[in-house]
Amino acid sequence: MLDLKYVLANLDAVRCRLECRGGDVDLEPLRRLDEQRKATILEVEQLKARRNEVSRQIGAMIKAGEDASAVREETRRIGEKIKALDERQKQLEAQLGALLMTLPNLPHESCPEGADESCNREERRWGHRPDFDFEVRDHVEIGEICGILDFERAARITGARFAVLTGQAARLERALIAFMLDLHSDEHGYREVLPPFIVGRKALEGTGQLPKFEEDLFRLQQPDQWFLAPTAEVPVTNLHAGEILDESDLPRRYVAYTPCFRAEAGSHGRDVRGLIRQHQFDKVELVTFCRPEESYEILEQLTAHACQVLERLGLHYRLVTLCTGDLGFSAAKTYDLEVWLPSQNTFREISSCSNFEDFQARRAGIRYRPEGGGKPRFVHTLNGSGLAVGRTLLAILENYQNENGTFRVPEALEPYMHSRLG
RNA sequence: GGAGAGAUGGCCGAGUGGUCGAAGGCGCACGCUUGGAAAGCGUGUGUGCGGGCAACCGUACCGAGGGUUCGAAUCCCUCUCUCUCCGCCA
Repeated sequence: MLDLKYVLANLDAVRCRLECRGGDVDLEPLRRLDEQRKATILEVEQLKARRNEVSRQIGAMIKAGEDASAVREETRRIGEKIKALDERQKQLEAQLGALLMTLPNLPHESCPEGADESCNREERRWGHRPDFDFEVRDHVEIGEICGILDFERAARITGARFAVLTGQAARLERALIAFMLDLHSDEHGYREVLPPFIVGRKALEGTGQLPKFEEDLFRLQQPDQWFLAPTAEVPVTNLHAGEILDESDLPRRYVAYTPCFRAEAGSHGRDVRGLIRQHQFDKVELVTFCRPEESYEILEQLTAHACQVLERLGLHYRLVTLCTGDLGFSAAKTYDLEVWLPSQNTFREISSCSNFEDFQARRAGIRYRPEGGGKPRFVHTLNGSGLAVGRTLLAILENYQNENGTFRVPEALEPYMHSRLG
């Protein structure tokens, strides 16, 4: 959520920054609502001051044994007016809040401007494309030849966009999770956390998935307002919702493995084959809470930590900065890591690392107290995939494939793959 | 699922209708003291909103939402969460 005061003080600049995400933005209703709200507050608070004063007098009169019935009647009437104005103020504030919740974050100035992904800026590439002197297979074929990926049975169990991993694939998935968690916690200094996989509406509002994007989520029927978490970003960022942290505790870095559940509304027909776009996938997520001054430096670090996973696994990738039109709702700046997929002869997203500045912190109420006292300030929050596990698995199958349809396991994973049965 | 207890400021913890934004303690900040530190002493120390150039003033907030009352942290109702005991369960 944007800072209402800032928006109102910089109406044109804010509108301009929001419009560079695409589409027209009209902030006039916001301004009008705020004006009405302020007028109502002024009126109701004057009445309340009057009532408080008279109430105090009544107390004194009763103590002194005087008759207070006349003043009492006056105050009762003031009370009725106050009730009506309170109601109006509440309504105005609810409308204002609802409007504010639908505004996306302001893109950082370092983001390239543009309407869609074609304007994203490639920053650098790492490694090189593997050379194959045979016709490459995609991971679906490899999975079938090895008997380790089963989409048909998954469809029978549940439906489309699910997979059953068996044998080496299941083991590789587990190895990747363990490898990533170990790397980030032991070498990069993140604290490992295993959060709930089901989250409440409040948490989703805190990180920005709600109220605008409910159709992308799976909602439970039983306790209504419970949702399957679409990413660990939601439970982990909300870990400190409503808290005031000590500045000396910042930055706080967490790494979490969770399955992620996405309805993928509106993606019909896209990436229908294989593991690329599933309703359920595993992800290891990095989340950082930090001081505003350091958040862009932290974004570089966090992104580097995600890159490190691909480098240890020897997977060719590139790093791009998302343009303003491709930026997610809550993000001020985002780097995507795209891994090379030989079967598609292109790079595909495998991680997304973002700085949300104070957008999520304001919604979720995450603050810190500056060292040496002073008013609490909103922290900046960041997160990034480190990495999407399913996509990493498919990238390994494809990039490490052999001519006969089998594949090799990257050296970094060997300690995690020991098996008597093979 | 059944029975009971509870939720107060950064933290702990008093407060059962008016003078309570709320005692006391811890923590923190500043000052005194000291060669330096600790201890000690003194002072200060919540958040949001509205008004004002500002000092400041007003208002709201004692888990959340309603109600009673001239007036609610305090009384009533609903909800959420926590704890204890019983049952059940991995």
